[in-house]
Amino acid sequence: MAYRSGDALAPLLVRLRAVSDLTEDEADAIRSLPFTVREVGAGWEIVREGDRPTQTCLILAGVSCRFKILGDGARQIVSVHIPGDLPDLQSLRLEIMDHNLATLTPSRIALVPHRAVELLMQVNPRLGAIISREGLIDGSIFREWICNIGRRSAHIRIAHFICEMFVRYRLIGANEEMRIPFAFTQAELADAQGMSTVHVNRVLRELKKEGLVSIAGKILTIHDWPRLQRTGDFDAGYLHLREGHSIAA
Amino acid sequence: MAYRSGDALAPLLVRLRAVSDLTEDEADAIRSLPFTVREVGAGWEIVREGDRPTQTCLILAGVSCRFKILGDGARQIVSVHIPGDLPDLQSLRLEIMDHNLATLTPSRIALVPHRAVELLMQVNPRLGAIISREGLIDGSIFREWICNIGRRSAHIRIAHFICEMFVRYRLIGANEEMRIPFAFTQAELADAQGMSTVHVNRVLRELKKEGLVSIAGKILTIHDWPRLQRTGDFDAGYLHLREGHSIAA
DNA sequence: CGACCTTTTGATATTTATCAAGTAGCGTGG
DNA sequence: CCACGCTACTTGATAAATATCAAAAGGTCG
Repeated sequence: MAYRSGDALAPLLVRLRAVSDLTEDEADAIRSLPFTVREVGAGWEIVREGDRPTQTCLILAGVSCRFKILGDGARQIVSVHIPGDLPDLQSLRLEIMDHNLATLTPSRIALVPHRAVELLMQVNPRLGAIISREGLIDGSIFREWICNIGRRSAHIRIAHFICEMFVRYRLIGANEEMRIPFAFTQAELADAQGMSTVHVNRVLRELKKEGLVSIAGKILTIHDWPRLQRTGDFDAGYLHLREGHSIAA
Repeated sequence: MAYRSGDALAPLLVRLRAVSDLTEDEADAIRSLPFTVREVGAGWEIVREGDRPTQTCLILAGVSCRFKILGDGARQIVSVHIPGDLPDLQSLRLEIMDHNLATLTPSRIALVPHRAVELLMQVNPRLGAIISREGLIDGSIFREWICNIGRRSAHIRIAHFICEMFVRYRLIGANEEMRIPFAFTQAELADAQGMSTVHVNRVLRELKKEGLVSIAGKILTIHDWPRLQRTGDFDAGYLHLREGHSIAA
């Protein structure tokens, strides 16, 4: 189940290079981190609310999400994660998980001991800054999600979400032209965007009818990127990409 | 306008001690930080979206909030800050502000140069961890807000917000029994909770009628804390208080 | 006192949720 | 290869929550 291999952490390096400036020495330092890799199915719970994890998780393949279950049983997905993401970096400093982390699709994930990350950050402060930067971008995405759910209509919201996923996939080179993986069920989109499944269905239908996107076989195609951005009130600033990685209009 | 004084940073120490374990040496290290203090009125914009701040802000007195202005002109408040909070810690690592930070009431704020904080965190890694922990708790609060706005009814949402403010004020000892400062206008509450002003008014009215709270002269009194918590589906776990600082039922 | 902001209230419109039922797709086992 | 069963998607009808509009009433501060 657990094994190591040469450049298994590559997705993290791709991600970090797209967002920060990474020297070859720093990349090597990351490559030398100890870790184990797991292949898991969809719906696999990586960590649960209340846990005290001793490892941090890196997505190598697949899609995961963080979510909470509320008093009435409703689920709110608070973030979605793709390869290269470190979705529970906060567990390094916040002992008790305040939410759950689970896969949405079959995934490959790497687990890195907290101690190793701590040590790396301490020995190499510049890398420490780069890694904590990831956590801060995470926070920036939360802020944008609050805006989406709080003040944007369902139509805008879904368009915005698609824009974000496109930019993030493109950042790690996991797109094919205007196509990105899009394996979410409509119920998952609903839980992420704070709406009902039925309404997600209708909004998606509208977006398709307007010629903005189409979805087939878990692949989403964007047909009119400028108009989709306008529709979704989308500005990639909050993703804090490096200059040169921004997406042309 | 700018001056220094003996223990002006005390609110930060109070806050950090409530959330982390702080030695006297570490407290001294914080006290020795360079800073300037400003007294400002309500509605003062500390930093704006697009800015590249070189200082980080500490709230010493008053209430501030972070917010974004969306494409249609709507405002979404993404967080609210009270004395002891470091509301733009992220600017240490994310050069460009992705949101605004402004006072909601007349306030006293301290500005600390980024370089000084960087140095402090580098020289004193344990303090570095404590400070970055603050940023992670910030993120945890965002997650809870997403849940509030995404999946909880307006009634629950407002009750939850009041619970959060109570626990946070009590943490820094700024409450008087079951009373806390509550200077928000209903329009501000609306922008924070993603609802309309009119609806805030009606929900507040309900909460008062149910005997849960009362508001008079910018002071909110909680009359039935256990029931308010239940009403607001509130569990303080996401605030990551130290053991012993949790609030008795 | 008067201007201005905030709160309150009522009436109405809109968005979005809920409920119910049917359809389509897809994997599995016979 | 087909039938079965499960899940996801779709659609329509209706209900509920919340927004919007309009206007009056209260406070506050120069």
